[in-house]
Parts: sequence; structure tokens; C-alpha cells
Amino acid sequence: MKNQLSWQGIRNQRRIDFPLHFRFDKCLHFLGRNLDECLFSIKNEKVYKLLKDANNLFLIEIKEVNEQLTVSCLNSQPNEDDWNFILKYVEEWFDLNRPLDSFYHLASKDQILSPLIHHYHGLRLIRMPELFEAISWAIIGQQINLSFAYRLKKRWVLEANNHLAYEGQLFYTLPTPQQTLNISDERFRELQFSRQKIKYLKIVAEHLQKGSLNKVKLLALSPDEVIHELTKIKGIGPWTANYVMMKCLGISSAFPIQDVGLHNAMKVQLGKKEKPTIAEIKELAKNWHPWEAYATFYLWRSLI
DNA sequence: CTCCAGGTCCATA
DNA sequence: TATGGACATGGA
Repeated sequence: MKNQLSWQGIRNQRRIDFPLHFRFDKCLHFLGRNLDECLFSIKNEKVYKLLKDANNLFLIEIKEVNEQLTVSCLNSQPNEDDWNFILKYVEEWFDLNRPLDSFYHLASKDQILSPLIHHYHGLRLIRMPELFEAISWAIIGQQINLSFAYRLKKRWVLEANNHLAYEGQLFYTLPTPQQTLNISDERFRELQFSRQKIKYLKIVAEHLQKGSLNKVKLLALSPDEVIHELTKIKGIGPWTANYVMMKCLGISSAFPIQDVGLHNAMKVQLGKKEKPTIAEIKELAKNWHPWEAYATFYLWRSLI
């Protein structure tokens, strides 16, 4: 019995070697920035997240051990296909497969970025591998303060109530498109979503449901084509399209240049009293290509 | 009280 | 093509 348990323990975890320029603690610090986050949790330097594929729920724990990420599944014994799914998710979430040498080289010569890469060296662009999560979070976050946005997201997640209980704690997955369509507009209003956000969320949910919008399709397109495809959808403008490209599709040249957080962070870095104009940002960022997304992310990090 | 939040759409000229 | 208002709520 004892042997079997330890064998299971080994079987239920996998390890991922740290890539060059990776600091798990820096990623954790970014992840831990908001207390109302409901799609993962952090405890004792370990991250917990409930993942769902077509058939299964996997509660995973991620921790750092000897320059490796140890990924454990706490609630079940994944088979090899399941592990491929889980590890792919983790690799995307922490953007592990992106060599950062050229970003750091470029940033070291940049007035705005060089102090940031010094402070946050090893921080990866924390992504949202699920397309619906990235788009819905962008829509929810449009034009409202972040703490209110987190509260809205949490109410929506709790409304769908896709949870797994483990050791007295509840872990949630994102509402599905179908569940989102099933929530009445009146109920969404009670949750304090604006009529616009309700409409936009449901339009996106419908596209995902029909299959006219999906991640695999977007990944096959050029960045310009992705923007074109996404902005055809009502509720998705240039900011949201670029946000999704950077946070979900892993396009490092995505640049949500309209972002107010970006503007504020640049103002601080420049020591100015006024936020830079779009034209000024374009000038300041002209050497950032193709790393605009990373530059933006490091600037966001500076606001925490 | 006022202003502004990790924007976008729509009406108007 | 460009600009202004509406949207919802809450924090500073």
C-alpha cells in the first residue's frame, strides 16, 4: 500500500526545467496582485488552478523546486494525453517557451525599459491560454477601474458555479459560452454588468458556441488578420484585439497602445505630470518591435 | 462633488 | 473622417 501511494505520487506530477531568464517568484508576485481573483489561488509560494478539458477537471498545483516547476495534479491521475494538455497550459500560462534574450538586449538600450528589466528580470508575460477568458476579461475591464472589474468577473464566475471542492476550498473554472448565454440579461444587470458589457459578452459567447471564433483559427492568421477578424465582432475594438493577441495568442508584437494603464506607467517612468499622447508613445516605442507586448507587460507590472 | 478607470459604439456634421 | 456623448460603478 505504501509503495503504491508513493508510486502514485510520482506518477501524479511532472517537472518542467526553467528556461533561461525565468523567475517563478516574480511571476507569482504579478499573479498575486489582486485579492478578488477567482480563477486561481496562491498559497505558500504555490499556485493552484482548476483546469478543464473536454471531459475532465484537473486541480493542479505549481511550485518551484530546484530550478524546475513541479506540476502536480491533486484530484485525479491524468493519463499521458491529459498531461500533455496540462503541461501545455502551464507553458502558455507562464510563457515558458519564449527566449527573452533579444527582448532584454533591446530593452537594455531603451530609456523607459532598461530600469524595468532590471527590476523585473525573469518575469514572464502571464498569459490567459483560454480564448474566452482573455476576451471576456478584456470586455469586463473596458473603461472601469480594475478592482470593480475583478468583482464583476467574480460574480459571473460564481453565477456559473463550475467548481471543485478540495480540502475545504472551492476552485472554479470559467463559465462556458453556453452558460453565459443562459444567464438572463436581468440577472447580469443584478450582478451590475452594464447593458453594453452584457451584449458584448453574449455576442462573443455566441461566436465561440457556433465555432465561428476559435483560438486555433486565430493562431493560423497574421497579426493584421487577427485584428481584422476580432474587431469585426461588436464589443471588440483595437485595444481588446491587441490585449487578446498579447495575453492569449502569444503575439509579442501586439501593442494595446490605447491602454490607460500603459499611458500612466509611461508617465511615471518618464517623470512627467501628463500622460503621453498616442503620437508620443509611438515615437518612444519605435524601437520596441517586435517586443511591444513584453514592454507593455513590464510597464503594467510597474504599476502594481 | 468631480474626475477618471487596462474602451467601444453610435449619432451627428 | 472626425468628434462628442452614453455607458455603470466605485475609488481617489
